Amino acid sequence: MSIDSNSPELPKQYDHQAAQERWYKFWEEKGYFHSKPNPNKKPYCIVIPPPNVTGALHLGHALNNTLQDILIRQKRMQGFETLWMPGTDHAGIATQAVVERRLLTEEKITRHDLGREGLVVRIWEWKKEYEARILGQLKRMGCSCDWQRTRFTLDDTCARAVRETFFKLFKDGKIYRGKRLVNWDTFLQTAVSDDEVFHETVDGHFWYFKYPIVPVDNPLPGEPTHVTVATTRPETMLGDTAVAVHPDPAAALEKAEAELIERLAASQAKDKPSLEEQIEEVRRRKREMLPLLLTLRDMALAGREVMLPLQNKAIPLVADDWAKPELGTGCVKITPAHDANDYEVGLRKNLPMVNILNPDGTLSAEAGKYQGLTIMEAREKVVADLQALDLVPKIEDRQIEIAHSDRSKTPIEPYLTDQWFVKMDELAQSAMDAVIDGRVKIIPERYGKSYLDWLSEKRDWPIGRQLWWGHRIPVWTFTYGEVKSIDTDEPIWSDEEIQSSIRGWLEDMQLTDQVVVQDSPGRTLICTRSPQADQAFEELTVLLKNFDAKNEEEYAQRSMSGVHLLQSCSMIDRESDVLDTWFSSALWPHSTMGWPEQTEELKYYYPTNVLITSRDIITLWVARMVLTGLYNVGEIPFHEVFIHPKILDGYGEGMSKSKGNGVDPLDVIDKFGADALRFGIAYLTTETQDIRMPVEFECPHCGKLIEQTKDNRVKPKLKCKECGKEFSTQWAAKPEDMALPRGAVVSDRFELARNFCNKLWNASRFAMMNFEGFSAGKVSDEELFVEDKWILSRLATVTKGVTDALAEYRYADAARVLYDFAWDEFCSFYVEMVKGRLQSELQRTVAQRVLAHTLDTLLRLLHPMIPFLTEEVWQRLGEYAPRRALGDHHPAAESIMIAPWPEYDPKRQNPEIEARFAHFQDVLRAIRDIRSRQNVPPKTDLRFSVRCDAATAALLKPMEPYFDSMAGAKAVAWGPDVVSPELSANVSLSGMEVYVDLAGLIDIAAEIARKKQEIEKLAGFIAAKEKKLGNTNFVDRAPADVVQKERESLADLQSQLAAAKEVLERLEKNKA
RNA sequence: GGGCGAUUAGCUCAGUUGGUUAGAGCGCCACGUUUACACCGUGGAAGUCAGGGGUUCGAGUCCCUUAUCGCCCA
Repeated sequence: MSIDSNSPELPKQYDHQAAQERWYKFWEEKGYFHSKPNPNKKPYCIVIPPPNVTGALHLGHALNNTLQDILIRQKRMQGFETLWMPGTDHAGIATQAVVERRLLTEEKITRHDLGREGLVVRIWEWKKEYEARILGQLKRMGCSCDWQRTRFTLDDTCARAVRETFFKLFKDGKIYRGKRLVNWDTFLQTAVSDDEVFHETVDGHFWYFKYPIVPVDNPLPGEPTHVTVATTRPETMLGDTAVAVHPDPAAALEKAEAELIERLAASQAKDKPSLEEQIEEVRRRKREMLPLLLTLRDMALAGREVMLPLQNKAIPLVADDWAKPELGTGCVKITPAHDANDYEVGLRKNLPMVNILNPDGTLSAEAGKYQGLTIMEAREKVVADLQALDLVPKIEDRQIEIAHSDRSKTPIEPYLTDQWFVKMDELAQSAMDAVIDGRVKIIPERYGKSYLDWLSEKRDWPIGRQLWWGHRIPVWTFTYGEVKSIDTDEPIWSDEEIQSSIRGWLEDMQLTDQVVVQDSPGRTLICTRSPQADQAFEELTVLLKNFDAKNEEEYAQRSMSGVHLLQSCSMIDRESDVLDTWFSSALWPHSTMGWPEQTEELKYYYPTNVLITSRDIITLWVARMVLTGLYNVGEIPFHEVFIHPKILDGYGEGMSKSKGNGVDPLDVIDKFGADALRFGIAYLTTETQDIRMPVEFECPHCGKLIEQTKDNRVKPKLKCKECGKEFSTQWAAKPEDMALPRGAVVSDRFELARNFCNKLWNASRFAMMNFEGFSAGKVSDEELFVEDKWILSRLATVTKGVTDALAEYRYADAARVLYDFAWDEFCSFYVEMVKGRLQSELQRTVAQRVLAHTLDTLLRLLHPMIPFLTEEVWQRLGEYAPRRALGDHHPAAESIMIAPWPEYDPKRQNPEIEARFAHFQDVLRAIRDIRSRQNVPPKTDLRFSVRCDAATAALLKPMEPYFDSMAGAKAVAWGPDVVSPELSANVSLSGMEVYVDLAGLIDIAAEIARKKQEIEKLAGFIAAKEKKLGNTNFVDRAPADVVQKERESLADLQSQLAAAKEVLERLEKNKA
C-alpha cells in the first residue's frame, strides 16, 4: 500500500481516523497477525482473557487488551514467532439472563415458551451479534490478534476439550454429585455462585413466634409452656425441624461480657458509650434470661420437643452453640434446608431437611396448606395465621441484609439441591505448588498471597448450573428401582447384575470408553465420552418408551444385556445441568490449542508466556487454569501472570454499565484516536495504583464536556450548560429521549496522550519537510555534531530504558521515558538545534541522516503503544528516506510492525557529551528566565557572559550559535575572569554565574526586589547546611562522600550568595 | 472480623537501595503567532508528602499507631 503522494502538504493535525482504517486493513491483508509454529524461531504466546459475549467491551477491557497488544507487538518486532490467541466466552448465566430479560421485555415470552433448543438458538443469535461487536472493538483498538484462530468457549474445539476433561475427572473419581445448600435464583431457576450475589440492606421486620412445648408427664420445675424464637423470614418456619438453645448459656454470656470489657478498654472515647450499653445488655440477660435458658437447655438434653404450629408437627429441642444467648430470645429456629447456618446445625444434629420450596420460588407440598403460594404470599399468611393463634408476641422493625442475584436482581433463596462437584484436594495442591516453587510467577508478587490463600481452603468446586446455555454435563442416569420377574413378579436382579448388564450393552454397542458408577440404590450414572455415545443412549431412551416386556419378538432382536436393561430400567435421563462457564474457561490455554489432540500448536506454544488479567479473577480463573493445565497437559499454562490495575471513576468506584459511569473505548477512539487511548492507558498503568478516571459527558451539539456526577449519571437525558440543548444518555428509553442525539461518555485523561501524538506527528512532519534530497549513507563519528552525539547517546539510554521496563511490565515507566525523550529532548532540543544545519547545503546531509535515524528508532520504540501513527509516519518516511539506518544502510522494513526492535548500543552512550549538554541547557534556561522576568521582548537580542572554570568555558563556547538561535542571546565572554556587567541580572548555577547585560533594558527596582528575595533564600539554605555540617554526629557518622557532597554544596551556595550580593550592590548603586 | 492496597500541588499521578532546595501533565498567571506543532512555545506561582509516635547523623521513603477511601475473603 502506498500513500497518496500527490498530497505533499501534510496536515497540521494527525488524522487518526484515516490512519486507523488504512493501516489495520493493510496489516490484516499482509497476514502479519497470523502465526504458525516455526522451528527456526522462539515462540511467544499470549491467550486473551476471553471477553464474555454478554455485552460490549468497556475501558477495563481496553486496558487489558492494550497491555497485551503492546507486549505482542514488541515481541513480534524482537523476532519471536508471536501468537496472540483471541476468542470470547459464552458466560453461561450472564448471557442467558440478558437474553431472557430481553425476550420478556420485547416479546413478552419466557424460556419455557421457547423450550431448551429454542432458547439456545436465540442465545446463539445474541452471541453472533455481540461477538462481532467485541471483535470489531478489539480491531479498532489496533489489537494484533491472530483472527484466523478465533475461538469461543462453546465451539466444537472447546467442547471437545471440556468433554474430555469431564470424562477424565469422572473416571478418576474427582467428580461427584451431592446435596448442597446453594444460592437459588428463583427467577432464572438456577444456583448462582457466591460471587454472583450482591447484598442490599432493606427495611424489614423481626417477627417473634411462640412455639408450644409438648407436655410430658414429669415436667421440670419452672418449665415454660412456650419457647420464643425470632426470624426475618416467617414462611421458613414451615420447614423448621428443630429449635436450638445454647448448651452452656452461662459460659457463653460470661465470654461475651469479657470480650466487650476488653474491647471497651482498648476503644476510643467516641465508641465507649455504645460498648457500655452492650455490656449492660449482657448483664441484664444474665439476670433476667439465664434461668429460662438453663431450663430450656436441660429440657433439650432431656429430649423434649416443641410443637411446630401450622404444621402440627413435633420437632426436637436441641442444644447447639449456634443459638447465641446474647442475641434475640436466645433460642433459634432451625430450618436446615433454607439457611446456611441452620444447615450446619442440621448436619451436626442429624436433623431432617425439609425443602418447602419449588424451583420457581413457590411453596412445595412440604408446606402443607401453603402449597402453591409465592414466598411473599406465604409470609403474610403464616404471620396472619400465627397471630390468629396468638403466637406472635412481638414484631420489630429492622434493617436486613438481603442477598440478591446479580443476574436477575431478585432475592436469593438458600435452597437444598443436588449439585455436581469437583474434588479439589489434590488439584488445588498442584496449583499451589506451581506458584510456591516459582514455575508460575505472579506479578506484582503480593497477589500470589490471595491465590494461595484461596486455594489452600481446597473447597470443592461446584460445577453444575441449572441453565440451558452451556456445555451439557455428559452423564446419563439409569433409574431401575426394583427389578422384578415378569412371570412371578419377584425381584430377580441385584444392582450388581444390572450394572453388569449395562456394561454388557455398552460392549454390544461398541461403546467401550464409558464410566459406569453406582450413584445410589436403584440409580446408576454413566459418563459418556463422545457425542456418538449420547446418540446411542438417546435411541435407547426411545426404545425403552416403546418396549413391551411381554412381547417375545422384542427379545429376538437384541442381545441378552440389552433385554435385561430394557426390562429393568424405569427411566433413562440425560443430565439437564450444564457446566459452570469457568469450567470451560479453565481449559482456555490448552483447549484453544486443540487439546486433547497433540497438535503442533500445543507442542510449540504451550506453556504460553504470560497471562494478563485483572485481580478479581485470580481465584475464579487463574487458579483453575493452572490446575486444569497441570491435570490435562501435565504442564503449567503460562510462566507469568501479570495483574494490572482497575479503572475507577472520579469517585473511586469501579466502572460499569449498570452505574452509568462506563466509558466505551470506541467513544474515546472517536474523540482522541486509538493511539491516544493506548498511550494514555500505558502511561497510567503503574504498579500499585488503580487508575482513577473522572468521566464527563460530551455534548453532541457543541462538544462541551459536562462533569459526570452520581446524580446526573443515571438520568436518561441531560441539558448542556453551554448551548442549552438536550442530549440522551445510555438510559434513554422513552421515544422522545431516544430521538435526541447521544452524548458520549469520555474522559479528558486522554488529552495528554492525544497531544503527545500530535506533537510527534508534527515533529515527523517537520523532518519530512526537510528531507529534500535525502541521501542514505554511513556517518562517521567525526562528522557528528555535538547535538548528534547527544541525541544518539540519549537514544541509546532510552532504548535500554524502554526495553527493560516492558520486560518487567512497567508500562507507565516505558511510556514516560518515551514521552519525556520525544517531547523534551527530541523536539525541544534536537529538532530545534538542527534547524540551522538543515538550511545549509553543506551541513544538511549528516543532520538529515541523524534526524532520520533518530526518528526511525523512536517510531519503532513507540510502535507497540501507538501503532497507527507510527505506521503512518513510517510509510511516509519510506518515501523520503527508504534507507535510513546510520550504519549498514539496509532498506527499512515494509511495515513498522515487522521492523526489528531497536537494539541498545552502549557505545553510543556518551556521559561527557551529556554532562556538557546539561550545562548548556542550564545556561539557556537561565538566559530565558532573565528575559522573562525582565520582560524583554522575544525579538530583542540579549548579551550574556558566563563566569565558570576554563574547562566548562571550552565546552560551552562552541555552542554559542545555539544560544543565539534558541534564546536570541549573544555570548560576550566565558571564563573564570568574567565579572558582572555594570547593569545586569544574574542567575547562579552550580559552579557558574550567568550574567545578562541589561543596559537600557532593565527594570532595576524589580530586579533589586528579586535579588533581595533570592539572597534571603540562599542565606536560609546556607544556615541549614552550616547547622548540618556543624553537627558532629552527622560529620562523624554519615558516609564520607555524603559529607563531602554537603561541603561542596555549601561552598557553592556561598559563592552564589556572593555573586547575588555583588549584583545587588551594583544595582543599588545604579539606582542611586 | 481477617487480608491487601492507597492517602504527595486545585485535579490526575511519578518519586530507585533512606542522603543536596520533593517532580510531571492538566488547570491557573504573565508573555508570545519565531518557517513542525496554539492539540504549540517561554517563564512563573502553587506542597506541614493524611494525623500522631518511633528508628536514624538524616525519613515522602523504614517501623508502630490512628483516620479516611478502595478491593478481596468470611
